[in-house]
Amino acid sequence: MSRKQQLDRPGAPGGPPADDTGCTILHVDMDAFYASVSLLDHPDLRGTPVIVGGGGTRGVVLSATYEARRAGVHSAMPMTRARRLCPQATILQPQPDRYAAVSAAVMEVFREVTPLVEPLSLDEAFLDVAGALRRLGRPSVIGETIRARVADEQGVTCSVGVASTKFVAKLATTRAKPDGLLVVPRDGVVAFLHPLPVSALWGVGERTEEVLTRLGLRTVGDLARTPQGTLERALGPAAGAHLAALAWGRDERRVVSREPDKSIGAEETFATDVDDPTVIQRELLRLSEGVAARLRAAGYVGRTVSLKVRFADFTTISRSRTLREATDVGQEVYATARALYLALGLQRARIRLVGVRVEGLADTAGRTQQLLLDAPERGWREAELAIDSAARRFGAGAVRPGSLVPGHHDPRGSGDPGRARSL
DNA sequence: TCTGGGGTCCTTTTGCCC
DNA sequence: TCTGGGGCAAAAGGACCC
Repeated sequence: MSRKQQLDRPGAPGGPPADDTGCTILHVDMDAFYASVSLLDHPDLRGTPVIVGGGGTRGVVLSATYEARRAGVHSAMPMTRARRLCPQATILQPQPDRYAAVSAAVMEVFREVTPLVEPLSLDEAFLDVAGALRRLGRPSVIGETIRARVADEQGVTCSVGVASTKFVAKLATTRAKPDGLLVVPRDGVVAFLHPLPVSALWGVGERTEEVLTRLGLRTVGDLARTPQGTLERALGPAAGAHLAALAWGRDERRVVSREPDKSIGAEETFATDVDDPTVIQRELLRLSEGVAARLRAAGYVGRTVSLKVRFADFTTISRSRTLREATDVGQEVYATARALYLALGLQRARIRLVGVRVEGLADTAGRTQQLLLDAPERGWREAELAIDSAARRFGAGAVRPGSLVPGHHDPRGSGDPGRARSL
């Protein structure tokens, strides 16, 4: 984008200088990240509509170039609809490893600016640059330096919001996109916020917007003039108080460089709905093994296993069980998930998705030693650690439970794929 | 139009203990 | 012994974000 649009923005190069004093929070967000990274390998597609999205009939749009967005395509939209809206678009399959690599390189650029980097996802992060001003210049200068370096070194563009609080910086980024930078001066926060629609606020999605609309509240300014008690009654105490604060630009949250994970999970939507319990359990086993491997790789154990089931009509239920001892063993995760599934007593209900998640995480180092004395579990854990190292040497999938090997037939017909291993 | 997969957080319900 | 209720943790569901 263009200079033209940037000229309208206070603080943009060529425009009236905005006062960025005290605006030490930067929010950096990559522009159409997945699509932009995919274009690095397809330079011929630059300037054309491109959609990155899941392959099957049930995929959604992960990311789309601005050319495709002009046709109304946006992320999270079902692929079938996106294709109809923009039939001339090129469809690319996601390349998760590529995105992770570019993301890591970009985060490294951020960390050279300040150690106070808080990634929100692969493609965005908060930076607190208060400690870097002397070395690198004013916040807006640091923002432009980052934008230039990311573009030079990674070949993708990003946008930067500069403000005195996290959420105003994040909103500023939205207004700066694509390929821009916007400063919201400290004394301009309320004027910036109040004309915005309530849906611009972090935490206001479709449902909350509906509730607010019923109260006649359209803009952030409307929200700001509403008694906090009213908001709390309509939305609950936490959300009500939160929005009342945000509407006046109050946001005390600091930039924190690394929060420990709270949960690790995996889920899978079947290409077509499944009613065969054997297929469901095989999938639960596959998901459980994957989740446990990720727990071990990250050095976590978790105490609560939760199962998620989404039926053909999209209604979704979850069931969870807390174990006596935290685990990172796939067989234990699977046994729990399977028990939760069987306890549902489903009579061949048509199932669209199943998921397994482990919550209540703690560092492996601090886990109770009792597990180590428990002979059978110890056996599984050691087997799985051996699988981990085989996977590192020979590639993921080198060693798998027997029932996950294509063409395998369960010799005992127990319907439980878990205990037959092709070790 | 027909809805992914990775998460976090909040609210309500439930069961247990005192 | 019966009942009520406070306090708590776990379970379940749902909204939201990227």
